[in-house]
Amino acid sequence: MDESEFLAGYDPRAYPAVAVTVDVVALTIRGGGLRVLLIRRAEQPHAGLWALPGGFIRPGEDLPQAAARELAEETGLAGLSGRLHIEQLASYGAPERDPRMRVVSISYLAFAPDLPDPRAGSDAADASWHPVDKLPELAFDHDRILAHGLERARGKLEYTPLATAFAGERFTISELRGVYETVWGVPLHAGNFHRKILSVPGFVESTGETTESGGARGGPRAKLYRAGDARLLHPALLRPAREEQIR
Amino acid sequence: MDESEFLAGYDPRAYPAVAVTVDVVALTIRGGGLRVLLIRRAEQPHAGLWALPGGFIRPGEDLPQAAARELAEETGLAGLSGRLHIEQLASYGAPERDPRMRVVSISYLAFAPDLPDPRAGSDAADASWHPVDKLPELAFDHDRILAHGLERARGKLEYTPLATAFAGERFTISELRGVYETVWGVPLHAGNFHRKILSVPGFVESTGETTESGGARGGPRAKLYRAGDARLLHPALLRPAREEQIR
DNA sequence: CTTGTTATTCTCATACTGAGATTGTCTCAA
DNA sequence: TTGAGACAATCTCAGTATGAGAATAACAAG
Repeated sequence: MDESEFLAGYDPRAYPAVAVTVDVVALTIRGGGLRVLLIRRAEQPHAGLWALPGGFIRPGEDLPQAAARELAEETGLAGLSGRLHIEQLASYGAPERDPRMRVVSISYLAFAPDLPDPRAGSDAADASWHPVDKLPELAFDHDRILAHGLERARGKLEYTPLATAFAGERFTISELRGVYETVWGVPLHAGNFHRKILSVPGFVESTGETTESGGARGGPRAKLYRAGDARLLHPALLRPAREEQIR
Repeated sequence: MDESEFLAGYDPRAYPAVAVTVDVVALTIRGGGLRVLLIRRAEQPHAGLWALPGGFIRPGEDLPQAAARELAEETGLAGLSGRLHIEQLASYGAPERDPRMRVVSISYLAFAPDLPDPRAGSDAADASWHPVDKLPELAFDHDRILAHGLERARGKLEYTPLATAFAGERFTISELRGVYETVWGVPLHAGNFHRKILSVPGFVESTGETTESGGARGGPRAKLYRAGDARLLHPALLRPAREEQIR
């Protein structure tokens, strides 16, 4: 039997049915804090609970494409494609994670600068940005997925220029520091941060411009930068080490 | 309609059939080089080609469990559970990656110290360890999965004590350096490496013993160490930076 | 015994980091 | 209008980490 004969007689139904979904952990910085996009489920199961935006993949659709589609569909946030960073996070397939049937979920992690309020899409009763430190109960195992996404985001700030994806087109060093402080949840030394950012090749490049005025509460005008061409930070910008993480 | 009513009337067949597989990138060090476990496919499609060990997940089986089972089944390497490190790598779901049907594959990465030769299991015509720098043509998109696994392994040596998973129960600093040199493919400065390993808290701990004799070509007896209790290396042990990776 | 190999430890120059201080510009409120 | 406080940007200094090379000593093999 060669390959074409084999395929002609192949019966996909011989294998147990498994559904595949994508779920998206979309993060942004709003109101001075890190927030995640959640939708309130309109349908069973877990109707009424908050959940990560996501849904079943469609035939002929690649996984990242499905993640981007679900994000747009369920939140009304169209045209995200421009400044949206999206990457695969992990997959979850515990047998009982969805009461309907065996569901394997591929999670994606997305970052974006401050975005407009979402509006609930087809399967959602509501959609909004929730502070990650004050979360409601989540459907399925989405609390675990979200925790994983947060840890990934915190780690990626260390060795990639990801922080610039949370900032606008042009930004000041202080704004960039604000991104780090918000995502990591720790204050950073302004002087040392400044020195570090400018010394990492390709992290930021100067625009030659400055802000129109000083800060809201005083201070001189700040120079404006844009994201540089580095894909990895070298040397990395490490979080203050926490002993308990190491062991 | 409450949740139980909903579930009673739910029809899993309403969704398009998708199959979920796990594929395992199992790495070890053998014959002075880094090797990956491959099986030769006995069945269509791609019969006769080499592929990563893997297969369909079973009902009621969690993903890591499926990965461990496939690894054991297809290679005859039982009892790996002891000193085997296994972690999720990534998922692949491009629509045409498998000619049979829509298949989403969850890949796992496994590391082990030198293991006996595998023997081919049920679905395999052959199984063996292949040097990663001299690979045959691989089935499906397994070349991409393998490349991803290698890059992950190389990166994890930097900030985790993973290298000890490639070494035996007790090992010398030089053996550990050999692991790094083999996986990274670069020579390291013996003195600096030695200093670094001993200065990272929790990486290795002394056994108080030494090797029975000196090295095969001379040199004093080396002290023996075992893996320490650190889960992260701090500070990390970075690869010599390659400029082209950064941009 | 001699030569070559290797484990282990040092030295020294350079680079990077954390903490704190300095300088000068800007906003705000008295 | 002016003084106080905020903040951008730069600098200092000590402590720590790294890369390169060298020194010392133990051991294998001829």
